[in-house]
Amino acid sequence: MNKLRASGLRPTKQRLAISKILFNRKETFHFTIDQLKKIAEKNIKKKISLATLYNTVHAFEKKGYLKEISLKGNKTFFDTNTKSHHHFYDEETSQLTDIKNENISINNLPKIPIGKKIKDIEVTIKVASNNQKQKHN
Amino acid sequence: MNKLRASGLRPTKQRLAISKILFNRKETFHFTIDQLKKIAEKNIKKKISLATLYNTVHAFEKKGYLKEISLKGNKTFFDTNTKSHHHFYDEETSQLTDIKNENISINNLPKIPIGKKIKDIEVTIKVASNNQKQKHN
DNA sequence: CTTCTAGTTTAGAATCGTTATAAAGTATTT
DNA sequence: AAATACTTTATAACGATTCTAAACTAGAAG
Repeated sequence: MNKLRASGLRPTKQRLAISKILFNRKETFHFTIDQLKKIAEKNIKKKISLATLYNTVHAFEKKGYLKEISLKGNKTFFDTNTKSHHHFYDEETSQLTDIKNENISINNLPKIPIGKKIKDIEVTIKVASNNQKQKHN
Repeated sequence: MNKLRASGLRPTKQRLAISKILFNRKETFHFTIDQLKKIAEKNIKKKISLATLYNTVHAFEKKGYLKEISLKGNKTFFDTNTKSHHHFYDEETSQLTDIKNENISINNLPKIPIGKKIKDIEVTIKVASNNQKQKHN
């Protein structure tokens, strides 16, 4: 996988499995480390150490192949869609869905604090079933 | 403090101190538990157990007097502004600043997933100094 | 008031996600 | 094939948060 080489990572069995899960797909993939772990271990029928998953995911993140999503809660969510874009977040299932940037327009932006520059804008639209209490995580 | 009673909490020394810090102010207050702890302990010149802070803050949150903010990173941020509104987030200082809802307009919203309803919309505008690398937390 | 009861505080243990460590293993270079 | 550098792994360490059980206190009842 070229993303491995580009990230300065040697192509090992574990990393190839992770790469394949993350990047060999058409649609955006949202995941937590433990979800990725389960999928990867099922694929290669072998345990993968947490440290390996964190190392690899962080290497991809640093290289800009993965993006961390801002959400409340203890677990970190990653996204294979690194373009600036937005999300629906289902509070009941913790499911994320992409919203294309073009599908939201933000007008009327307030003044940016002096000396600062916008690095990213993240819109999260939290949804839940009509008559359900919010899950608090 | 009436917010204590309304939350079904007895007004103890600790809770009165916390209430005062949170709600006796004009401006919005953004905080983490450990920040609140430091301020509260300085005010009453006495240690407050972490469990007390978490209990009280969560009780207020459940009652809708506090709101948890979606951010990446390990620490949970709370906000005394429970109205739907948005934030500047300074990636270098971890400082949050409110953006009034009126100061942002979102048009062209995409279709909500079937059977779901919007619970909240959170816009986070991440800012940093012009020529600084992003802090990754 | 004093006693009783239910709610509260506390220190510390437990838990969870994440990061660090050091030894054993593997890809790459020589 | 041997040397080197990078990887994986299990496990320890860590920081934030939650749990627990015992000591404490506000408010109710007498």
